[in-house]
Amino acid sequence: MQYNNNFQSGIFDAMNVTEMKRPRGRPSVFDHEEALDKALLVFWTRGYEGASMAELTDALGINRPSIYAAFGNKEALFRKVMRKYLSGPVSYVSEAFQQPTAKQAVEMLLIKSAEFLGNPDHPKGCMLVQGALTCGQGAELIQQELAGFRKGYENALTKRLEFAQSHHDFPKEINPAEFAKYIATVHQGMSVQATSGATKEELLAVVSLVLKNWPR
Amino acid sequence: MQYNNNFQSGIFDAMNVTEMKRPRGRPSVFDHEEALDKALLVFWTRGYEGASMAELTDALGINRPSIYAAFGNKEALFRKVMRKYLSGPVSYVSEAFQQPTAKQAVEMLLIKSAEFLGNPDHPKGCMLVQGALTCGQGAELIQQELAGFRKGYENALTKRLEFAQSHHDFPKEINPAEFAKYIATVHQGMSVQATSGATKEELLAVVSLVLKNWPR
DNA sequence: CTATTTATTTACCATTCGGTATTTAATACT
DNA sequence: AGTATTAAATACCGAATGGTAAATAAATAG
Repeated sequence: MQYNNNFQSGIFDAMNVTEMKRPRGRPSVFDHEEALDKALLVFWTRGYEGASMAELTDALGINRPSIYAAFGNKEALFRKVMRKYLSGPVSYVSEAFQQPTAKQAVEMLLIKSAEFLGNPDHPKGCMLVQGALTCGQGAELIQQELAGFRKGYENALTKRLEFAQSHHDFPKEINPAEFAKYIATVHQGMSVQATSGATKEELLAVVSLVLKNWPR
Repeated sequence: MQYNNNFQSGIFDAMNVTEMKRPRGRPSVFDHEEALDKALLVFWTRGYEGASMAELTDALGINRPSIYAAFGNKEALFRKVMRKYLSGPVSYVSEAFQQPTAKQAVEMLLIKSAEFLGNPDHPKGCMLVQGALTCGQGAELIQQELAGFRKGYENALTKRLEFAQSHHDFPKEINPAEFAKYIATVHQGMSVQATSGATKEELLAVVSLVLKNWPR
């Protein structure tokens, strides 16, 4: 039977520097990071509540108690998946904000989003939007957390535009918070569109219409 | 015990013309239309799957078998609620399309939507978007139906813009389908924003930014 | 070789899910 | 008054839900 290397940092493994010694007990047979990637696909397509532990167990290919031992419970698993999602597939968002001009920042944000949301190689849409837009009793906390993340990146965009404004890179007449909400609105709408089947090309056409009217 | 008048058309009752005679058996104690209105509030806030039959029975104030007898099952109930929702609260959509010019049509659509989606007197957001954006195994049909309705009104907007274009009321250079998708994207994004707590005023500010750049 | 530690496996649990069979109550028809 | 008809109320069902206790297996430490 094959065993994984959860006990190693991965970095050291790649650097091939030191042979870290294994911890005490029986080693895991599955790689925790790979498992999170598999869980991500399920939560992404099903949403938090739509994903059942049965389906997750199937997708991960391991027994249920192993999931609970490794990640806690469904809620904790979802949070870990979420963190991985934010720092992985959608890391382009914070990247976009670092572009030299405000227009370039929004341009990169929307174009990369169109390509990402419409990419047929993974579930369509954004997990931050469709993860728990509505939910039953008991999942309200996750719902609020997701809304918080969305609000967080909208605030970051506001800050970016305020910075641009103070550097004469964005019109003084426009309220940064309002414009940021406009962009966030388009962005989240694109996610809904993608979930319902919109293609990358269609989303890019939408983005093109948005960018065509960049304020001067 | 009070009994309702489900057997009457309601119209005749208001007109006070003919006293329709009751049908054979025991009369319903609850008004079916009022029940649908109550169910709407639950589905609207919880989504299709998030709304449990237990919560629905509580909200309707009647026993569960009465719901099944009157409306079929959960899926059928949701469809009836949906029809009521479309012909009631969101009937302003088709109204908007009948405005004299394309700009006025989109203007009315978005402004009324901002007021509707952000109205604190009922659940925030649009049930067409948050009813079943994602779902577990078994609710895919409802999910597809909702996506179909969204696509349907997007298509209607496309037709409206094509009509405008043929009457020199909309620029020839712009693809009506693409512009309709852009407006639908903003619209659906506004629903996500409203669900996450955006106010009517914030949504109107977004709409204002969209309308400011109407193509000429 | 034994003890300890940790992970996997099997089997199971209480609760909630959507949905119903059965009985009882209220009306109209004859 | 008696019967047919329809709805309400009680009690219940199998399946699926998230979650776990207990036993077993694989590694290290001594």
